Amino acid sequence: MDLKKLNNNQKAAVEAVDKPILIFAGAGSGKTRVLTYKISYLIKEGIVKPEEILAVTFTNKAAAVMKQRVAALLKNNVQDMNIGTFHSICAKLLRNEIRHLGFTKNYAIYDRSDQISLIKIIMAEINVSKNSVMPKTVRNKISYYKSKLIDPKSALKSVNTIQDKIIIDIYIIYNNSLKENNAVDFDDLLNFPLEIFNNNLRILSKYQKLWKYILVDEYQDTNKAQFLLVKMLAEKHRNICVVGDDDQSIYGWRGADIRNILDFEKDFPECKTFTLENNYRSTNQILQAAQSVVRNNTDRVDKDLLSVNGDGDLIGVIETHDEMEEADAVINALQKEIKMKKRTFNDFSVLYRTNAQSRALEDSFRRSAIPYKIIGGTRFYERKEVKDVLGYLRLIVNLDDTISLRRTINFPPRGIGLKTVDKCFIQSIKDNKKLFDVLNNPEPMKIRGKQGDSLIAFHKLINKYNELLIKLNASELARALVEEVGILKFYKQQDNLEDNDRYDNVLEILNSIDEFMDRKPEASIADFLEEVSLLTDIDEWNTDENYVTMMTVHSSKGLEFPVVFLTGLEDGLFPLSIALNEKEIMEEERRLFYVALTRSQEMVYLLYATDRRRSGSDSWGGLASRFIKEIPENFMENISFSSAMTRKIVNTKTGAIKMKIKRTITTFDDFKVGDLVEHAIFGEGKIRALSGSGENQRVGVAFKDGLKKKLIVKFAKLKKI
DNA sequence: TTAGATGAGATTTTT
DNA sequence: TCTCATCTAA
Repeated sequence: MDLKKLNNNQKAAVEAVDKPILIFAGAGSGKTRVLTYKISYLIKEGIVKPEEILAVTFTNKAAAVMKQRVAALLKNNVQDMNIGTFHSICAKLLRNEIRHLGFTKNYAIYDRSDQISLIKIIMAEINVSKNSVMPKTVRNKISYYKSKLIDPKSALKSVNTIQDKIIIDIYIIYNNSLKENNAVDFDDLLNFPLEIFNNNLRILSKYQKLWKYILVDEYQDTNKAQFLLVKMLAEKHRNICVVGDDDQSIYGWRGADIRNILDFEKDFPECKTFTLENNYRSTNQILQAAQSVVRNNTDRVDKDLLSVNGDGDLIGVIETHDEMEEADAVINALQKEIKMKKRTFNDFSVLYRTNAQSRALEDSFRRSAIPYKIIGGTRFYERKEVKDVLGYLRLIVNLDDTISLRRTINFPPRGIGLKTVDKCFIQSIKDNKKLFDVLNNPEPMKIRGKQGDSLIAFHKLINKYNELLIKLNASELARALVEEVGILKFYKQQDNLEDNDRYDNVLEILNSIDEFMDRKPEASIADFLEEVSLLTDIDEWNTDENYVTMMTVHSSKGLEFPVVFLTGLEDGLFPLSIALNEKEIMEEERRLFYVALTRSQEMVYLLYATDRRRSGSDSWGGLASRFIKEIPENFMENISFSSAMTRKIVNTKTGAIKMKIKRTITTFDDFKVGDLVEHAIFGEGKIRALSGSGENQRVGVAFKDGLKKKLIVKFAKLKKI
């Protein structure tokens, strides 16, 4: 096979196939290239057959890219190859094997919000008030335990607080409930295969024989379960190749263990290690700045990346007062780059730490008519209307799924409220029946009239489609169902923008089923649901259209852009991560910073605001104060920027008018509901509501000529009259 | 008993 | 912006 396009180091890494291989691949060093060449090499040289290769990646996007490139190299399709994310490969494995754990193959995959719904039900059942623990906290902690393979029994040993004890009680019931619902969560997807392998060595041996060569991308981000999975599968043949960069490990909070890559040589003592240090992406200014920060970490392998692209421009540092000014600064710099360097919108990416930080940017971009696309945030498949449609499908496929049942039983509203569902739930426990099976017979529960009729009708409807599963294909069934349930009609009747959006989204989900069926004509609804559960927004990112991309630093991993804006750098960390201690948090933040900088090919702008600091961050300082200082001055240049204007934003959705005026008053202590106030612009009005705290106090005011519109004023100029 | 309105409060990163 | 608890009308 022709390996001329590789440098010597890359070539050696590709050709080494007789022992475990560890490749340290620094940012932009051609990691994907090595992996794809290696897969092609294995096949072309006849070392293994395509179907004997297992290649795991971190995201669907990365898997798609890998498939595409391997296909191009082999001039041939890659359908036989097992290239996918850990989660999707495990989901497929479980389809065949989960019966060994007492689930059926139509099991549901619960996402975060499903998990939280289930936890809320459990908490209500065992009388744990939401004030003692938040359902979200419970979910995070359970997920953390699972990612470290800590079962409730072992978790009990390390209990310190009453809260922990309560969480573990919920953890036990939660696991049982999942099983009753024939459902698994994301962590189970990884943990269950391990459990099956441990219980049944014959099954393990089957997969060891099936997958003769294992390649793992982004190995630094594997957690304990993923590590053990790979280790077990490779134990026999020891044909394994892992690629990663310890400096880009940014998922510690999710259980990823950087020790997995650092200790690979211990786990596979006969392994051979390669280090790729030629960078083909960024300029040296960017690379040196990024490395000068991450070099302060102690848990890392020393490397010295050098760019083949020359020195490049200095990094720009911009200080502003607040997030609005910051957004303006981004636009200013962006327009200058377009003018001077003849760039187009899709040369730019704006990165931030948290999704919420995108709002101010969005406002400014819209006002300046600059096209942008936000990746992440509320994802398509997490929208209410989409989850509702999927909820119906999930229930039909898996009648045990009570979370989907509760979600759909009263949508569109059919007169079945909380009280009625509670009665059914109690009855189902009394009779030791499925919740779904109780609906058919409302009489013993003393549910009569409208509610009783609705229950029977709902039961009949779901049963009907459950039987149709074998007769109709996924598209036909989904369309018939949405029609019969009247979801589209429900949204069409409403006459507001939001519901128009929802209408469109329902159509879009139907289309996506069609598209899925085109791709995989033999597939079932269960297959569709599986794919959808494991999909994220970044998977849909593409460069065909001309827009600025905005996303979190985490989402940006693996991508590259000519110009990167890194905003909100004053923002510190939350010192509340359960997993990490201070040193680990600091080191992971440095790596996050390193990842962000090395996304850029030519130019980086660092932005921070002096008057903004999120609560909780004070104890840590923040990236700006710590990490920008770690960059030598000769790599940076201060760019000054001044502009502060009064803004007026009309929210077209609600008709509300938002006024933002820079810091005039900071507290509303003197005001109360019912007070008459005078506003600098809108005139006289009456206070209807006060809320928020600190700088974010808001006041709702009804003005004389304000019709019935809701008016919200932030940082308002109000005078009591 | 349900549906809708209203006010109060919260907000990391993701497979 | 979003979610949740509480109140009110039907």
